[in-house]
Amino acid sequence: MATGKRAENRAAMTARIRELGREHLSTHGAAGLSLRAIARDMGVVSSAVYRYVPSRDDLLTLLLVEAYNDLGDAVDRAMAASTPPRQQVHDAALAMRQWAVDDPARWALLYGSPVPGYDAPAEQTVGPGTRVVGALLRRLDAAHRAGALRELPDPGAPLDGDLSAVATEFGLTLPPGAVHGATMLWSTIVGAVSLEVFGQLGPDSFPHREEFFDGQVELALDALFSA
Amino acid sequence: MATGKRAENRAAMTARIRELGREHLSTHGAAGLSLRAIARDMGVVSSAVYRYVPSRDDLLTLLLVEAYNDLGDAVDRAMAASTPPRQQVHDAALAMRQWAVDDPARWALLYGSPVPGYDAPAEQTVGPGTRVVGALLRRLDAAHRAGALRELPDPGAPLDGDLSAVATEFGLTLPPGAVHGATMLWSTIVGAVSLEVFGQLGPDSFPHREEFFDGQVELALDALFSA
DNA sequence: TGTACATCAGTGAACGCGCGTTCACTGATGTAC
DNA sequence: TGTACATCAGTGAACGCGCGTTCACTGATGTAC
Repeated sequence: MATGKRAENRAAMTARIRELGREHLSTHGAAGLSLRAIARDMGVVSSAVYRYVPSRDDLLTLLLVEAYNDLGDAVDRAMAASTPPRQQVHDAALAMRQWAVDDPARWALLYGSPVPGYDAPAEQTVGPGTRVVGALLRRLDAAHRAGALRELPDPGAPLDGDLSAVATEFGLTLPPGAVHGATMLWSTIVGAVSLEVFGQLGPDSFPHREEFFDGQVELALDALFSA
Repeated sequence: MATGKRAENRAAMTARIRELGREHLSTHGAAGLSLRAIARDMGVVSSAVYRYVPSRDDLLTLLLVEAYNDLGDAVDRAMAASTPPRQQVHDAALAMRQWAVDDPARWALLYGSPVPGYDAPAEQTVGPGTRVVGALLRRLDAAHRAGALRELPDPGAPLDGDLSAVATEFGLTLPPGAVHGATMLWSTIVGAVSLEVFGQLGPDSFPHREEFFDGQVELALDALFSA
């Protein structure tokens, strides 16, 4: 690990590029992320940033992974702060919403429309991208082992196989019916957050947005938990 | 209503612009919608399209309204073809998914990330934009009057007021608890569709996607309907 | 039916802006002896 | 401690492309008398 002036400078420049990248993402969206604009903001000529970042798409990938991990960290913190699984899942959902409300453009990057012309490289993206859903599934698995979940019927072929495969992939003992319920909860959370932060609620309806979101999550949780 | 060669030509050109606009939307996304590209495809010089469309953003608004109405028509058709309210809502959800799968970019335009730098004009947009959610709410209202809905508890202040206001806005007799449930269903549908068409399911999980979606909708409906 | 004038469609050039990326170069920082 | 060489950061110019929008103009279509 070098520590000369060059190494120091390099670390600072790289950090600054990420920081400005995050800002531009929030302001102009993923399609508007531009290396030239970042260079301009750094007071440096446009070609200079190529010393630190191989291309625009690589920077986007970097920021995508960073965003997934930020959200994952927020959810982990929320879960660590409460105890019964149902409460943990609930708090995780609220943490997701808060994270999205604080930075709608980054939420859009993760769960909104795909960026045209950009393919996220699976190797770097899948791991961080499944952190949150994995954390939720593991809490539901704990609840199931504790007997706190309703006995949702397995939906039958051909879906049972797909649902079991997901359980296996995440190392869970949840039966297909419970995985099924978990995906419904996941859709509800993502849908409710997206409807809010993408502006579908309009400016006037539902002034009490956190309570509104909370209520929807509770209804979905009621469908899954018996206790 | 003029019917000379000019009027004919004008109608044909306008239609072609909308058609190419729809195509470009599907191919390059809303941010990539470009009057120059459309002119190129029409074999006409770029300034010529300004005879038919005042600006790029106006065309986008046109296409946005058209998309809302297309989706609304698809949902209406689905509902007209079946009878009990629960079945109608179910079929409406499947029709939404099918419409989105057939044209992900237009779904993205309606329910995905907002287009940076573009503000949809409320006067033209709100009406068509609430058609689908309105149709769903009216079916649930019918189910409620027929006694087919569970008695979901009203969530209490301050949410009851917000929920009643929505019921009033759409001319419904649904109590707050039922509107609450309806919004949860709406979030589930929009979330499940978006997760699928925005690629969050990955290329391999859940090969039986229609059944997967159907199952989630059924679970949400089970939470609302008693019969 | 024919002529004079008004309307409209499409042209081509231009303005002013944006972008990603490459490349030869200067000058500073670091390293090996 | 000093010198010779290698590495790296940032420059400035360039290539080739995209975009929205305006404007003066030509030539065709339509209308009023």
